[in-house]
Formats: sequence, structure tokens, C-alpha cells
Amino acid sequence: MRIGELADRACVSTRALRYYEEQGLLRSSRTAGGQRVYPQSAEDRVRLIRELYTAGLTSRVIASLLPAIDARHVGPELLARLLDERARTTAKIAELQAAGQRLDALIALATHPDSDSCPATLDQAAASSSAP
Amino acid sequence: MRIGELADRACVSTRALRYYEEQGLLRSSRTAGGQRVYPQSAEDRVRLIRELYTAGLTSRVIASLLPAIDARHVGPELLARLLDERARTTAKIAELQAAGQRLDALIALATHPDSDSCPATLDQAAASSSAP
DNA sequence: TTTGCCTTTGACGTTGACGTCAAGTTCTAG
DNA sequence: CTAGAACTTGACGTCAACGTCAAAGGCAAA
Repeated sequence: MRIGELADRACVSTRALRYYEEQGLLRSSRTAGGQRVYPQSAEDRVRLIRELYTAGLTSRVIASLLPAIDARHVGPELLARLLDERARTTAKIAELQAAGQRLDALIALATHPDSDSCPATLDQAAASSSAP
Repeated sequence: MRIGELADRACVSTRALRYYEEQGLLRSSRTAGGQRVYPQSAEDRVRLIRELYTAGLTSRVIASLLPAIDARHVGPELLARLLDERARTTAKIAELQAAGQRLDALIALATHPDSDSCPATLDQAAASSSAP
């Protein structure tokens, strides 16, 4: 398939696909006229790339990960980075959960009849940073 | 206190503090000479701002949230946005958890003796996008 | 008063993952 | 064979949250 179809299938822009190729994340063969041609498997590949991006990894890190995934072999150097990224991801999740609770408190503030009934929630929303 | 001390206390740069003020997130009074002066409470304020940033909110959204937090009253318009942000946060957490599992699979690939023992994990790492 | 750190505004630089526009080329349906 | 959709490379634009540098002025201690 050509770039437009892949873009549709994988729900990304053609610009993104060219960018991925430029970053060494995605390969393509070419027609006689120079247009990119992709195999069916490219769709999954792009979804994998997207997922790694979503995980907060940069293109450079992803570029170093993909060969390891393909070869099903991870070296010690890469392992260190993986553990690092894993920790980062765990931390991010915790931060997002904390933020989610804060948003919940604000939502409760709007949906509950009155604030007088439960001032503790408000305090939590306005002064959680004072916790050790 | 002046800007340097607040920066130290809240663990942010002075540039960030000026930026927050520029974005309407933080206020300050001034000395006769024009230097910024902050009350003690500013430290908590900055930490709150940082936390909201960490939650993935933009300065514009935070600027609209802070008055609601201060007044302890959330209007229906803001509530809609809050619910939206809450959903976004939930989705992000789910994505990060999925990415975390993917990273775990890669880590297992590196730390386990051999890949032959458990190819299922590898498949999961390489083809999770094919799941419905 | 002088030393010297702190602060001011202004403005340009950075980073990442693309968006967008332009000018030209290729492919495909009819 | 021809219209026009799809594709090519190249290059500049974007956005957010600051970093960084410069020139000038404020402030506290000796």
C-alpha cells in the first residue's frame, strides 16, 4: 500500500509517516517512480510506534528500542534505559492519579449541593501540597 | 519574600515564576523600586500550580481553574471542561499503564534466561495492537 | 557611599512532533 | 491520453513552558 492508505489505516497523517521514516522508525520500499510502498504489517508497526510515543518515549529512544523488539533481544545498556523509562512511567501514572483526585474534588465541588457539608474535600483540593 | 527566595522554596526557577504571573496564575505586590514581593502562601500556590501542570493541564486551563478553586465555586461551563480533563486524565493513565506493560515485557525479555521459555510475552510485546 | 548580589523588562533561543505551504512528479481512472 | 488525485522533497511555521542573555536598576551591608 502507499502512504495515504497507511495513514488512513493507522490513523496518522502522511507527514507523521514521513517523519517516522526520517527518524529511522519506519522503513519503506519504493516504486519505480519513487513513491513509498508499505507492507500490510506496517499498520501494526505504526500503531506500535504510536503507543510508544504515547508512553512518553522520544523518537530517539524508540529508534533504539525497535531493533531490540524485532530481534527479541535486549542488551544490558538498553535494559538500563528501559528500567529508567519504566520508573518514569510509574511516576507519571502516580502523578496523573494524584491530579485526577484533585480534579475529582473540584468536580464534587460543582456537583454537590453545598460546600459546607464537606469542607475537607475542599481543603484537600486547595492545600494538598502541605502534606508531607 | 522576593522572587529568589520563593523560587528556592518552591523549587522552580525565577523565570518560571515570572511566566506564571504573565499567564495570570500568580500575583505579586511590588516594592517602591518595582521588585516583586510575595506572601508566605505563595509557596503553596506555586506548588499547586506545578501539580496542575504535572496533571497535563495547560496554563490557560489552569488560569480558568484557579479562581474557581479560590472562590470554592465551579460554574457549569467550567464543570464541563473539568469532566473533559478528567476523562483525558483517565485515558492517559490507561495508555501509560498499557505502555508500562509493554516496557515490562521488554524488560522480561532482557532479564529472563531465554526467550524460548515464554514466547507469549514476546508476542504480546510485538503485536498487542492487534487486540480488539 | 560603595560593593556586589538580586531583580527588572525585553527579546530571542530551545525542544519535539509534527502542520502547512509550494512546486514539481507519479499514478490511475476513464 | 489526459485530468486530477496522490505523491515527492524542501523548508518554514507552530505551540508550550520555560532557558538564557543583555542592559539597566534596586537593595542591604560595611
